[in-house]
Amino acid sequence: MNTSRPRGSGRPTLTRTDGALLRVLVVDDDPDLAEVLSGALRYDGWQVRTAGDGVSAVAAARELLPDAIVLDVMLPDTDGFAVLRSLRAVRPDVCVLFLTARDAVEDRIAGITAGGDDYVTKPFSLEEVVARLRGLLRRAGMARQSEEGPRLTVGDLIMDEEAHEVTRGGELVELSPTEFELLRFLMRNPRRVLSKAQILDRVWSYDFGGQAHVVELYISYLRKKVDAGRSPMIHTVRGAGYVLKPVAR
Amino acid sequence: MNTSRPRGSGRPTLTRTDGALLRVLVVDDDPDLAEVLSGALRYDGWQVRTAGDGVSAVAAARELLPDAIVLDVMLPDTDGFAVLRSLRAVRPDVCVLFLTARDAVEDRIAGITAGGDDYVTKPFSLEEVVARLRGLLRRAGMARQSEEGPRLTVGDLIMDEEAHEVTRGGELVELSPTEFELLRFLMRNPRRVLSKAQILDRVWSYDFGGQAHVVELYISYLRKKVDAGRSPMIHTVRGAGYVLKPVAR
DNA sequence: GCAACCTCTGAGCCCGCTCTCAGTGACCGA
DNA sequence: TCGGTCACTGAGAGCGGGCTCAGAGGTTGC
Repeated sequence: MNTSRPRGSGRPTLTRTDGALLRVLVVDDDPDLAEVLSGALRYDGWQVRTAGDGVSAVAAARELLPDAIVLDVMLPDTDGFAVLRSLRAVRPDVCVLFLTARDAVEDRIAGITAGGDDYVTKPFSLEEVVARLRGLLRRAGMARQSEEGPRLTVGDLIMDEEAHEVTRGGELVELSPTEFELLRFLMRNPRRVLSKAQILDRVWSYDFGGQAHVVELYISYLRKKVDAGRSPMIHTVRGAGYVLKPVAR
Repeated sequence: MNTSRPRGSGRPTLTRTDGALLRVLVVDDDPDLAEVLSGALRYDGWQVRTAGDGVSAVAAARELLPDAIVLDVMLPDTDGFAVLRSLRAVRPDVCVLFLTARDAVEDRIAGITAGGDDYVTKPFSLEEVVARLRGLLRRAGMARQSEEGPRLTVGDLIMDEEAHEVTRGGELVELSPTEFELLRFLMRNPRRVLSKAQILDRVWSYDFGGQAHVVELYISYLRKKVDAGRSPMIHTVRGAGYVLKPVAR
């Protein structure tokens, strides 16, 4: 009970329709990456388990009966597709999110995703993985979310995650991909100071070697588009980070 | 004074959901620093244990099964991340607070805050370490706090630690980082006289060489912002220190 | 193959924050 | 009443965090 409770604060709860935690199996042969991924997912409210190769993945799946799988296409023993076939035998309706190199066999991926599954290309940002996974579950009708639909709302700022559309006070705000991800992360954590390191870890790819300076830059972009000529919602907390807040009444 | 007594007067209680004391493992190869840290944490209501290197850290963790770990990234035998992997094997959901040098290779910090873990850079203030650790536990839903949420309240003075927001009588009070930390320390110890030395030890970094005079200065800043034109809550006890009290009715 | 866009780096500027110094006021014991 | 200590506050120097601009390099789409 104590340790399994996902988190205290005001995040939307992520549970199965039967009330239990959603279970995900992370399959990747890079232990560092698997660790970071599972950390992010655990923090996002999932019950996580990891496997480093195809054989142990199938074994783990039999035991865990996961609702979703994050699956690296390149595995040391078999390829991800063979693993998937075995997994589907265990649990036909499982959602799968593939991890793949940028220019790897697009055609096979395309065939797979036609079935409702999804993929992200390496290097990815954790925010992207988590969002995609949530999207999969939502579309499969497996998750019961406290707020229905793919809508994020903070004050008069509204983000439609599926349509990739953001409006403030009804007016459309056009964002670049990175700006969008950054805003999504902020909107998922309203009224909470997020450090530049946190933002960097979640919004930028895990292999990004750059400095925290980029975060300042993109915050400045966002301000121009989101706060332009309006009461600001994005606030700087000197020495700590940034907060997104609805305008005080 | 007595470091073994978890806490004195009106502090919010800090216990596990099963009612036991929260357990923390402090891992640092500097015995002085480890001692100071464990003293501060014990005083804050934790059951503390220390280790000086990676091997004994893992051994201690197996025995103690800590709820949280304060972990120096630079260890004599291995680096903190390898230790973390072993520790996670013992207890996957443990909260970790990393200690790191200011500009020591930001790259190896990459990814750690993504899982909900956090870090502070040396030199840090004890108040910061304790606050971050509490934040970690709170977010992980592990701590049962007497008052729910990240709110600190003394009279009509309210501090939202997550949003870094302070209000008095509903009015927003804007504070600099140091002012914020000082006020947090006062608010954690209401109705209790705190000496300048105590304040210096808790709120300023452990390597701060300055005089107790800064405390007076910052108390004066706080008064201007918190007590401005209102009945004072910050009182001087001549020869002893300062107290924060709700205004007497 | 070109244009438009996006992402990130580097440099420079500004301003808030921190702390030192110094001067004044408050309190206390003799 | 007086001297001494303790506390408060104003002024200002120095520093560093944060913002913005300009531009290079890469990618996408036509």
